[in-house]
Amino acid sequence: MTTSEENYLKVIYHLSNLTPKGVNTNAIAAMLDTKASSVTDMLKKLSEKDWIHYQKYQGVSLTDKGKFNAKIIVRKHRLWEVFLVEKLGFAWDEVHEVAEELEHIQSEKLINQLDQFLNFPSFDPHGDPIPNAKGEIIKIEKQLVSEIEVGKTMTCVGVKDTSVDFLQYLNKQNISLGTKMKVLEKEPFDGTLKIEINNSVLVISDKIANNLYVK
Amino acid sequence: MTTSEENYLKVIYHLSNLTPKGVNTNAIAAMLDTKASSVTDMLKKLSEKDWIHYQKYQGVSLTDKGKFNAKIIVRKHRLWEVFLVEKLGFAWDEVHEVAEELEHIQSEKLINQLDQFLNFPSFDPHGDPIPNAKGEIIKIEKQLVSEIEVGKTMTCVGVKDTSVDFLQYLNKQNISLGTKMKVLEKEPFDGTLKIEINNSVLVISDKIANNLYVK
DNA sequence: TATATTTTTTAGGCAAATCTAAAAATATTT
DNA sequence: AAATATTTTTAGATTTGCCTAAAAAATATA
Repeated sequence: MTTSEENYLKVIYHLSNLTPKGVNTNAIAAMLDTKASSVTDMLKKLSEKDWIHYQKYQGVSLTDKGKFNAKIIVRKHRLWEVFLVEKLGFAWDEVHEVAEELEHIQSEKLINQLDQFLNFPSFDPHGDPIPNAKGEIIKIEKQLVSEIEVGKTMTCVGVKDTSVDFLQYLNKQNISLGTKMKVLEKEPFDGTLKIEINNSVLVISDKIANNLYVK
Repeated sequence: MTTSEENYLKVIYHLSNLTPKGVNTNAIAAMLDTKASSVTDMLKKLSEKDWIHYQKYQGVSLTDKGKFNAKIIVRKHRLWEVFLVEKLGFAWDEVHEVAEELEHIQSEKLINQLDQFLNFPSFDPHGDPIPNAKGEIIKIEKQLVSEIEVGKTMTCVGVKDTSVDFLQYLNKQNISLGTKMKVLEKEPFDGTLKIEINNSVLVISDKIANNLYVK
């Protein structure tokens, strides 16, 4: 499996979880920062290898084989992220790019030994669940801050957007996984929220509230 | 720098240490398991990037820049080997292939943090010295077993050949870095040696004696 | 429903890294 | 020194993954 093929599988996997129907060519192109025509080329190849179901103009979905492969790539990505943070002292906003490279190293023993070395972690540094060696992945209940009622308390359990900008914003506000918060006020006009964090009050935008998972 | 370019630099670096003059096109081709014509193509490219001195038909040598890059690749390879053995429980005959992939991950922070995490090791699992972040590399005195006089005692400090076959032979004979040995007898006809290891006697061939470093 | 717009595919091309086959340069042998 | 052998380079082709531009299909709009 080439690096390029792996990247396509991963993107199709992530998009499948958002759009239950077939995944669009253009959506894949946007995620991979490439052209639709390049995507079409690759879809034919992935289809021939039986990793996706593909019919012209109808969008694609992963086969069981493709889904398993995708989950193993996600597993590798997230385990490496844990390694970088826990063992090498990286911050949660520094790990994504390096993990994008490390996830393509081909060695089953490597990744399973790494899993053991890290004590079989269930979540990565952004709160996303890590598939096990069989590709099984736990799903936890979590809500966006924007969905929480006024007056409720909550604990940060993950981020939807994992961009450097967003993660650094959270650093600046001292928000990390496990941080307890309370919704004080909700502005109906634009969705702005007032929340209580560490005994101080913070105003967060709609966009922030839509990218922070809590429980 | 592409993976292919890195592999060429590394091979030229290793061959330079064996042949003080220019490195031959064919020697590079043999090491990379490719054709001489492919090597010529790449030499032109490396030359344009000022990583090698190259004149048609005259063999090549590394520029300072090229040598530094090569040493950083060797550094990465050997640090990852230490990681695999020390932290993930790999045997010394299992690490080479995986390290060949890991050495191409591009992140200075990654490799320097890894170095620290491993406590700045000086040698890899095969006894080869690890260049530091500046590309500096220590040279220790070591001799091949074949060069040792009869009657002398010695300690295994490294291997010349790092193939799986050779390393597994050493495993079978209970020889590893630090193993103490004594030359008992040398057969002038074919170079076969009798050596004492752990209070028992072992006969080793010419070829073995020419691939085991001791001090 | 006919037209316009968007999405997707096809056709043809490009760059990197490889290959084979043949030519050129160098090295070795007689 | 000439002939032979070896090494290295050139020329032209192939594969992968991408591109642009144009055609075809699907979707949205009037």
